[in-house]
Amino acid sequence: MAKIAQVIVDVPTMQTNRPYSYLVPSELADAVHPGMRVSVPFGKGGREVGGMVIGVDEQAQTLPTFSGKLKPLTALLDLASVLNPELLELSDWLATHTFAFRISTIQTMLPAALKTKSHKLLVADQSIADAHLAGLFTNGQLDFTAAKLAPNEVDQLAKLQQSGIVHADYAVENRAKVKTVTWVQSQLTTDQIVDVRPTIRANATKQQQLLDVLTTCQTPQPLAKLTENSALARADFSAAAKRGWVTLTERESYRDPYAQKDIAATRAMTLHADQAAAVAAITGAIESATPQPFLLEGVTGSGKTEVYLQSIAAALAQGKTALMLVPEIALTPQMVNRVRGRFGKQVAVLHSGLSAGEKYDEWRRIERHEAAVVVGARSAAFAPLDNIGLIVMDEEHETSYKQDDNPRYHARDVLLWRAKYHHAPVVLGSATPSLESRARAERGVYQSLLLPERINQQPLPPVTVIDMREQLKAHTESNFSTALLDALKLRLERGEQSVLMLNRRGFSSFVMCRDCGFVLKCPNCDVSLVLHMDTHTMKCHYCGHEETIPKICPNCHSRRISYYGSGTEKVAAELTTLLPDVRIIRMDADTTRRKGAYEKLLTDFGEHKADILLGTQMIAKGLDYPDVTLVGVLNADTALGLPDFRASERTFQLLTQVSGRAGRADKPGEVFIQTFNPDHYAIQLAQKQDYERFFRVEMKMRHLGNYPPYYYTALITASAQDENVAARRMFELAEQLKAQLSDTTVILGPTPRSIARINNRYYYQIVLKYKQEPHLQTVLAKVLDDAQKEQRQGLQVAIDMEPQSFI
DNA sequence: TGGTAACAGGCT
DNA sequence: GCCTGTTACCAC
Repeated sequence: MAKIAQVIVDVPTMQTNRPYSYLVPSELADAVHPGMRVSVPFGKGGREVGGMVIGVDEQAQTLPTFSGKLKPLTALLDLASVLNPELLELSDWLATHTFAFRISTIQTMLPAALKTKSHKLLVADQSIADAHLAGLFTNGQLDFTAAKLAPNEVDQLAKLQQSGIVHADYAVENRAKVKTVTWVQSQLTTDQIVDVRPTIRANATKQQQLLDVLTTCQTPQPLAKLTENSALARADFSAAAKRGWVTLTERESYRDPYAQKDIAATRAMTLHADQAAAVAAITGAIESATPQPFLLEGVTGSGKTEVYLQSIAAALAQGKTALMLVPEIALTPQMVNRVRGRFGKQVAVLHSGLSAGEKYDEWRRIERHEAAVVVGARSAAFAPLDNIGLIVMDEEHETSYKQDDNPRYHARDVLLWRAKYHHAPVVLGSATPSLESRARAERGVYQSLLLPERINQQPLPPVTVIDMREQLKAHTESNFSTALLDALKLRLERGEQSVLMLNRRGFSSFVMCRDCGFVLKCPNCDVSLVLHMDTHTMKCHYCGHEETIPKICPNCHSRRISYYGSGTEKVAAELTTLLPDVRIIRMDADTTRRKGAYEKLLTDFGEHKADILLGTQMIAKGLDYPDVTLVGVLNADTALGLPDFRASERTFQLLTQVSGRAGRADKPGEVFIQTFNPDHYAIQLAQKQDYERFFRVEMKMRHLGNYPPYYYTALITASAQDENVAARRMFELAEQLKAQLSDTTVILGPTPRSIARINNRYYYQIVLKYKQEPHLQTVLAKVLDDAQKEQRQGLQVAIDMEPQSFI
């Protein structure tokens, strides 16, 4: 009675997006379980692909869709399930709701190290006459997938295969590498060592030293530790092992990214009344296992983190685990240390700064129940925690919680799903909640928890709005108003620090000819190339195209071609001319690309190695330095001009957030906001830090425009190399949707996307706004299914539910 | 008619 | 995504 495994194969296409049945070989019958990775033969060529077992049936049953002979699966890649039943179920739910392939959702749940890769290997059966081709093979094998072959080489190899000189072999690579460490166990007791000593020569110093070490270390020790603390080398221990003095064993170890640092333990702080009330409400829900979502609204400095920490402690006290999500950018050492300081080794941290190996190790610690608290960015929403008692999402309004490529999921939705599954409360925290969440709190779907006061009763820093139009009238092209410049000088005199934020969106350096107005553009995309002074090149931020900076205008051959705009580089340059001795740390996508660079820059700033921290949005969150008394926003309104209904919300959130960075300790702070729209409500209300008012005003705007939270949205994008193909298909689709969807649903478009061409593909989009559309799931699934057939003609269709950006 | 290139169908 | 069998087209 053979078992049958239901397998999702690692072939991300519409047609293969369903389980396939495989025979389980009898020797694996007891070993195969749902949630394990396997290697299976797929297709006629006998190629091997990776797959995930999602179910095991006891008995062969007649399958309604397939009547052929089942193939046996080739290999089992795991000894224990890497996805538990909860996560398997979640992957299914996520796939249907985000219109993603099941295998893609499964892959995003696993650490990268567990992603299988299938390789095609060419094996030489006879000697190859051509010397060049023969040279490609090592030991009669060539990894066709990994090798970078020229088209003519591929062609010639195919001919060799046809004539039977080589044949193809397939293998599925399992990249999960467990790090091991050698441990030393003394085989001699202290008494025996005394006996052994006279038997070795007196001048065998290394052996004598080794015996000294063994005398003091009778318990097993890591080899690395012993070689570090003595003059002995690995070879001395291997020699000792040969003599039978010690045994060497390999033990599994974790790559602990925080191992070296000692983190000071922190104790629970005394809560003020509002905090205590919030903790009590959350703790109540944990104890009664109620999946109640809470919206914790508190201004910067009102002590939200302490509420999280004490609620997590309550979950742990119940013998449960806790999951805490923070935006990637807020995962600073400061934040991580705070959680680690409270919960110590029980904490696992997941973020993009870790190497694949480190991530895998943290993941395994969670999976093996060695970590009960998980802190991480978006993808940590899938942490393999069992028995979750509490889920926290800090800065719930952050757009980075939505993944902008497939699967296009929002971590908040994932958390709410998991909370239901585990009967655990969810705490969504923010100083400036998203309108969607706040509206849900209004309707009682989320329970509202308020922290209206700052700890220490500290007043919020005064915010000055500077009208940059005045500056423009004075005919200066400077990025700095006189007021802001004076404030900066004052900090320099006092030895205090400043933070300057540049709203990067749509605001980078480009090259333009002053004679003919020519702007250097990307040959593949409809965007201007961006100047990068660090590499001295012009780069395209969409396709990666790179070229040298022109000295002569390619259009009119004038030499008057120069730089425009205001990237952080240019601002830094201007700052150095205005304030010659100033020390600046620049923080943007370019300076933080390298692993650990982000942490290093922040540490340097914290250690007062610079006077000014100049950066993009990434500096708005989570920084807390006592000597920062000035925060300046150079261009508050660049985002306001964007054709996106969330522009005001984003601007308000950003300004409110960055203002909170000034004067958090005993020194009072000051905030300057430079803008060309000083009368805009988002800026005026951010100045007053009045979220409540902003919420009311913005809700009115959304109501007028039929936008979220009054309507749901979906974005359908089609792209093709031929602009006409994309456009024509989208016009057809719009007609189709009009016929199938209800009258209350608004169909906007199709329109070309604001960047109509990226990487030589043309993009068209349709936006759906709907209130109630019971068949939407089916209709959109069919849209994708139909599009599959046209993919060969180069058409790609994508669906994004509740997109965070419409441009 | 043979040889190749482009295409459509199917994968358990 | 990749493999294969089929078809279309051209040179002979």
